[in-house]
Amino acid sequence: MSLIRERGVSVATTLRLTPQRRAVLEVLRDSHDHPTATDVYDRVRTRLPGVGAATVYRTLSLLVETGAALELSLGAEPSAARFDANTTRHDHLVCESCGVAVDVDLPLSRRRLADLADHTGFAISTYDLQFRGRCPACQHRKD
Amino acid sequence: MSLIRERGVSVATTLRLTPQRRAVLEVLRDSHDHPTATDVYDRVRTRLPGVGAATVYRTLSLLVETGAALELSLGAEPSAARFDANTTRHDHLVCESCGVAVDVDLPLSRRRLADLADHTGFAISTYDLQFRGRCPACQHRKD
DNA sequence: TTGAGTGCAAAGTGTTTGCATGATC
DNA sequence: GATCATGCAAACACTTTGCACTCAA
Repeated sequence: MSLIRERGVSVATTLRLTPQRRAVLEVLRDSHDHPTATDVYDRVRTRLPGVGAATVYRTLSLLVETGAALELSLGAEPSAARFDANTTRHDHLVCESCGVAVDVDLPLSRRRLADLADHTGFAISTYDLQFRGRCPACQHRKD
Repeated sequence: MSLIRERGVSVATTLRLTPQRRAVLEVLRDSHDHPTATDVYDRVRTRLPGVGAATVYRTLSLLVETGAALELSLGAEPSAARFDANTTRHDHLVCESCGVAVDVDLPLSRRRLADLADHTGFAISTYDLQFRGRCPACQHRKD
């Protein structure tokens, strides 16, 4: 994480890779279940028991700001932000019963995006696509 | 709103259309900017000054439960739920600068949804598609 | 006269901020 | 020693809950 951040009027600041930040980064890279910030906090504490919640939250927003992680709003319960170290564009399939979210990829054609930009005047940078339904396990449970 | 709700083991309950509920419904129908619950609360208070926040929140979840409104998680600031009285399936184009959200519709083909369900085993009920970018007004601003 | 609905205030969540301490450059 | 980062606790924003009261069927 040798990143440079702008601050105020062009004062460059170096970010340090502290043990806390390393732990957050590792937890995120090892997690493929789109954890909430609280989930990440809990997991980091197993490695670094004394870590503070604020540090984890600060690190997570740092990672999002610098593009090292994505912040998702999957709309599943609990309605908290979820984080994903997989920063390549991809979509999610969310179970409305248990909240599990799996990665999928259904790219929209460049053509449709261009058309949409033309019609609306928006400069479109990306899109989020979430499918909702019931996962196989929940389907097999009695209602 | 002459709706019936199941409660516990098949006890049917009738919902009443009180002035408070009517006000929330009207505010929602008159709002095309995807207001947060707090926004709705503020607007309802201009019509019904004494209304309580809890009533507005309760009514909003009632409307969502009964299908009279949609709850959106657009991922724009503030990261609060937003509500939409337009319950027909549609997508949103969200400005990352000012947070404005406009309705668009880019239906995915039935075929792609069926394929996705086949491959994942999920029973897909719906999907949410949000485009992110900058609206024309924000593009014309410096920076 | 019963129970649905309300307003208020308190409690809950999830997250951010202020500040003194501590680590690094 | 200046800056960056941490931990703690308090503050914060948003939402839900408990409860006594009201009102309509």
